[in-house]
Amino acid sequence: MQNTETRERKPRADALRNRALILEVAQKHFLEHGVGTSLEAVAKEAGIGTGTLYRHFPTREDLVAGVLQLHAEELEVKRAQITSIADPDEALAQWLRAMEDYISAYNGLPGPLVAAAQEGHKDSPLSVPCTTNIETTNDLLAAAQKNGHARASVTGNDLFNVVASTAWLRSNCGVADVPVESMRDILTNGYNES
Amino acid sequence: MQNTETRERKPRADALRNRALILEVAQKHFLEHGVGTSLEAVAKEAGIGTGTLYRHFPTREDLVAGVLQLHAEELEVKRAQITSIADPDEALAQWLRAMEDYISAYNGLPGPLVAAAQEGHKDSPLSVPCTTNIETTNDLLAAAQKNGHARASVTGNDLFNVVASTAWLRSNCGVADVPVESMRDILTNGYNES
DNA sequence: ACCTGAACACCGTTCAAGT
DNA sequence: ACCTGAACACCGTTCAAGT
Repeated sequence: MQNTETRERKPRADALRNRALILEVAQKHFLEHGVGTSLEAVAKEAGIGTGTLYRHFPTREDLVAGVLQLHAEELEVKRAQITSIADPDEALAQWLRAMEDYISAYNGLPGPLVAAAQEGHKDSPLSVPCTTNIETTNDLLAAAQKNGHARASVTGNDLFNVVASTAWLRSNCGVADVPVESMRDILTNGYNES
Repeated sequence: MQNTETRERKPRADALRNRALILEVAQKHFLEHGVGTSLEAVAKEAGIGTGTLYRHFPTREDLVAGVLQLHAEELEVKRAQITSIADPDEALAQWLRAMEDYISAYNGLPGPLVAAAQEGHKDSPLSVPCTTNIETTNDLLAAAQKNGHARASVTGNDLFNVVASTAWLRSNCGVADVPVESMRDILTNGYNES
C-alpha cells in the first residue's frame, strides 16, 4: 500500500537548495532588521520568486522557527555543559543567561516566543523550541529548589517569561547594557532587601 | 517689533478641531490595534487628508505623545493620591503598579517609551512623559530607601525599565494574567530566597 | 513537484495645488 | 495658514501559468 499522505517523500534537489538558501538569507536579514524584516527583500536577495518563499514557509512564524532551528545544535551543546555543573544555583543562573542570549539573537523575537510559550498555543511552529527550553528550565529549577536557594513558588514558565522580558529590554534600550544588568540584578534579588 | 518666530500664534479654528479629532480617532485605533496602527486609516476615519495628519504630527512618535497627553490629568491625580501615602514601601509599590497600567494602555507602547527614557534621547517627544514619571519614581524610591525596605543600589530608571518590561509581557502573553502576577512577584522578591 | 512573477490590496510619506 | 489628495515607493499574500 502506498501511503502518500504520511510517508516521507524525497524532496526535489532544487527545493532543498532553495530552502537552505532562504534560511541563510533570512538569518542575515533578521540579524540586520529583526524578525519583522521584509520577506519580499529576502526572496529577492535569494534570487527566488516570492511564491517560492511562501511555499516553503507559509507564515512568518514558520520562517522564524526555521532560522531558530539553525541554532539548535549550539544551544544543545551549552545545555549539556550547564547541566553538568555541580552547584544547582550556578547552573540555573548560567542557563537563564544562555536562554536570554538565545532569545536576543534577533530583534522582535521575544514577542512571538512568549506568545508561543503560553498554554494553548501548541499549534505555533515556535512552540517546539519554547517547550524544549522550558523543560530544561524546569529541571534545573527543581534542582535549585531542592539543593539550592531558588524559591519554591517560582516555575520554569515564569523564568522563561522573565528572561524573554529581559531580552526584550535589551533590544529596546539602546547600546548601554547597564540597564539590562540592573534588570538581571532585580530579577535575581528583587528590588526590596530581605 | 513683531517676533513671528517665538511669539505664540493663535491657530485657526479648523486646525484646532482637526487636531482634537485626530487625537480622538488615533486613541481609538491605538486601543484596538496598538500604536503601530495604520495612520492612513486614522486619517480616513477622521475624514481628513493624510497630509493634514502629518502636518499636525510629523512622526508617529508625535502622535503617540499627543494621545498620551490625554491621560496626563488622570495620572497626576493618581500621583497626588499615592504621594500622600504614609508607608513608603506601600507608596512605591502602588506607584509602580500605576505606571505599569499607564504604559499598558496601548499595545506597542513600552518599546518607544523605554527607548525615549534612555539617556541622550531628550529630542524624542516621548521623553517628556518619561522624565516626569521617572522623577516621581526617584522621589518615592528615595523615601522607600530611607524609611522603608527598598535596596540602595536600585534607581528610578531601573524601576521604570522593569515596569515597562512587565507591561510588555502583559500585552504579549495573551489573556491569562497569572504570568504577569508571577513577574511582579519575582521583580519584588527575586527568584532566590534571602 | 516545484518555481515564477503578475496581480491585488494595502501602507507611509511627500508635495503641488487649492481655499 | 491650513487642507487636500494624487503620486511614489514599498510590502504581504495569492494564484494562474509555466517547467
